[in-house]
Amino acid sequence: MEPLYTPQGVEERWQRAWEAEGLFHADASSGRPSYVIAVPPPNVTGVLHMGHALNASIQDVLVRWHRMRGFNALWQPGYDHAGIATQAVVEKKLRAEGTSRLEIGREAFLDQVWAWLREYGGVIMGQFRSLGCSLDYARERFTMDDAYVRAVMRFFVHLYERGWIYRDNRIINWCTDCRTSISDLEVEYRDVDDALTYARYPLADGPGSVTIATVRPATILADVAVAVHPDDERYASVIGKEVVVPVVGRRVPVIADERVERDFGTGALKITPGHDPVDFEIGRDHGLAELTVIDLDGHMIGDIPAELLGLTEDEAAVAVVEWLREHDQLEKRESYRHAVGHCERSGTRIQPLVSLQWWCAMDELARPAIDVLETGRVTFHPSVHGRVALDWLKAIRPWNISRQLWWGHQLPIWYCPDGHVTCVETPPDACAECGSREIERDPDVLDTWFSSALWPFATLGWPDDTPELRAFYPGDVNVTGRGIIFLWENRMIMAGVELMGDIPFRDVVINSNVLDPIGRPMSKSLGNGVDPLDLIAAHGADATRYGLLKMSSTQDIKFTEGPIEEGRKLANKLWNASRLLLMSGGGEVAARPSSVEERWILARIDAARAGVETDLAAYDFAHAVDRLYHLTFDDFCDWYLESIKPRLGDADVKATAFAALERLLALLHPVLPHVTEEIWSNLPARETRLVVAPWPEPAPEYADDLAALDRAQTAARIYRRSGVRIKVAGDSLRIFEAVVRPSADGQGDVDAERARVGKEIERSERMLANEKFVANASPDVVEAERLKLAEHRSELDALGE
RNA sequence: GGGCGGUUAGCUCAGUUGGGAGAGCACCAGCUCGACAAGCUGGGGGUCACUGGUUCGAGCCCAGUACCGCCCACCA
Repeated sequence: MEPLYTPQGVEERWQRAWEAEGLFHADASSGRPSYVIAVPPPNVTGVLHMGHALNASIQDVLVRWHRMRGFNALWQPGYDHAGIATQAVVEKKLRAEGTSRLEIGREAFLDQVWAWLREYGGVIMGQFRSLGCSLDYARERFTMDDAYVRAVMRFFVHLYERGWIYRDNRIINWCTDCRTSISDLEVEYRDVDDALTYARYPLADGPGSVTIATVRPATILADVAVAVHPDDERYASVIGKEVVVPVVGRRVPVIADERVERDFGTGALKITPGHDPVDFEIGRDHGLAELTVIDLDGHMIGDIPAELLGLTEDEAAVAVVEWLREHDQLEKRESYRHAVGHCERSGTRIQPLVSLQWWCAMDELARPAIDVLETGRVTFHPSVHGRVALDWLKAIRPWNISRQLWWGHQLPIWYCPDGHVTCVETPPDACAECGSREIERDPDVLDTWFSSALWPFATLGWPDDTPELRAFYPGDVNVTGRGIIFLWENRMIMAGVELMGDIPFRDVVINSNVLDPIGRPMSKSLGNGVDPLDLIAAHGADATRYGLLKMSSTQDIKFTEGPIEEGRKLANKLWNASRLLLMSGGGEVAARPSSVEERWILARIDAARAGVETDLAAYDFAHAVDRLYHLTFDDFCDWYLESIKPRLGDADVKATAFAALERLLALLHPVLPHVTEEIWSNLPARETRLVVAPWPEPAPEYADDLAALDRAQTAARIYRRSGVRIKVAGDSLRIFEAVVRPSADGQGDVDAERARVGKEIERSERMLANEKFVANASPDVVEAERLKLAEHRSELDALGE
């Protein structure tokens, strides 16, 4: 054993051994109680980033801990096909090759995607291995596996048959860059500086006009009404009359609707159901037409002046404003900053369009999920996220589930020439209604999150009744970032309760976002990302795990390398403490404490065990690892090992030391799996692996009188600070001399020490002399103060009068 | 517009029901003794964002202010 612990090599060796020996494998027929976590499936095209590393470290600690506690622990691995992201990657490659998906066609394109994935996809599982993750790698699943596709089809048909999935022309979020609709959750709002254009719409009959304000003048061409608030006296006289839409000259009604804000702009709102979500709602309620003047590419179309056809929206806006100016209908333009929806993936400004899409009504699915959260059957940690999840469920809206993409789960919907719809799991021969064989499948695919909702049970074989499903559902915990609570957590709960009749997990742990050292999100474009693989190469996987857990919090975390270096130091310290014991030869491993410091360390380890259990049960990883750090450094190394050094030749003392080390290694293993396994393998008479060794049982028998060590510690503190030796005897003296190794000479500064203790006594006396304190403070607080005073007085006594 | 979180040492952060301000890193000094390319020990360093309030006592509770951040949202 070298003095410096070098994780490189050691870690890979154990990663290979654990997996080769099948120690991560959960057997569906074991009969033991299960503990199940399904990994948030990373994008099949993705590579490990700090968020994954933190997320995985948390899950691995939980899984390893439960495995040691005797649970049949399954950490389910796998990948998500990530529809838009993956399709975009392959399309980019095609462009570079001078072709496009439209040119090569759907079938060839999908072949290309699969080929691309075979070559470049699916690298994260290897990176998880490098972090020491104990996933059951043999059970890897992919959302595009045949079996998983079958599950998705079953889910769709199930919802269709319940009448919750329907097709409708509604306003959607169209991304002109991704060329697909996206769900409301994939729209992010950004502040944009726009111009607010005030345009006069003349009354159709007689003099007068109504002025509206708009940020999108081009959509004037699709106006079908002007709306005002029913109680707005300024406009009372024009309600029911008609105005003339500029440029196109269409006569449209002035309607009254309470959704119009009197205080904004002029208080009159142009209504464009074809290109605005609010207007769409108002239009539906008033039975208005839904005109479209902007196509899927963002170009002007429809029943508009010929010179505008084919222009971009911005070009058309310029032309419309110019027309208004020429006709003296432009009242003013002013700058205006407001929030505008953008595609989360491409950053493109969302184009609201009316489009024929597939939708899923969510009310019936949400109802039981709301109950699950309200009754606490599923609990979020920290709990604030549960309240937010609940609020979202209570205000849930229909979900646009169809995407105009090729990569994904194609809808199990077939149309016949008569317009009948057939919805079945496997491709039919004929229309279910009229028997026509000229059926065509809907070209759209499903939102990626539609399949993700099934992850906790589709990975276990659902819809088949498999041994895995019976052994491992429901699962226990799900760990993820707060960004996908609505996209994923809520939908897994809804799908689990609907299809399985039970919740997919009891606890949802929301881990921090990892930011750069000055608090910005890590991103490729900023170039401020830290690569976890670099950290692993530099400090080891154990240190990286430790550091991430130490940083973890209920807040976002600003990444610093310090905690990872702390982890490296801990691994090195443990390594060297073990060297001290191992260098003096083998022997027995048996707890036979015969002295106070031996009972003390066993009691301290047991207290730490209890503390770590409490911390981990509360998903408080930072405190758990902090506790382990101080147990190792302060208690085990600085006090215990130092105190037994003079007696290391004693076989019982060493056997006890090995027993204590063994327990310490077990406690540390979930956090530092490699170094602990390595040391464990060097302990005398090893037959098993630490990864599957039992978690230490409570050891209350050692928590006896430990006062001798307390006295030795007090004596050491005083001696180290002032050079003064206070009177101690027996065990306390022996421990004091072993740990402190005082020099024989020197009397130290007794006066200074006495003055210091004197101040403490004065403070206690003053507090206890305060009648209000004694009268109002709780009795135990007063009693504690009296004890402190007594201790200080005896300390003063030990210093000699 | 609504909601949530944060502000504590030079840095990154802990501070459980109110009862002497803590850790790691960084800095300074001493030690080196049977493991520790280091380790151990000691030390300096804080107006706990600000203002009021409650209390014998407030980093913690209450009211408000400022700044930072996040989520949600149909004022065009």
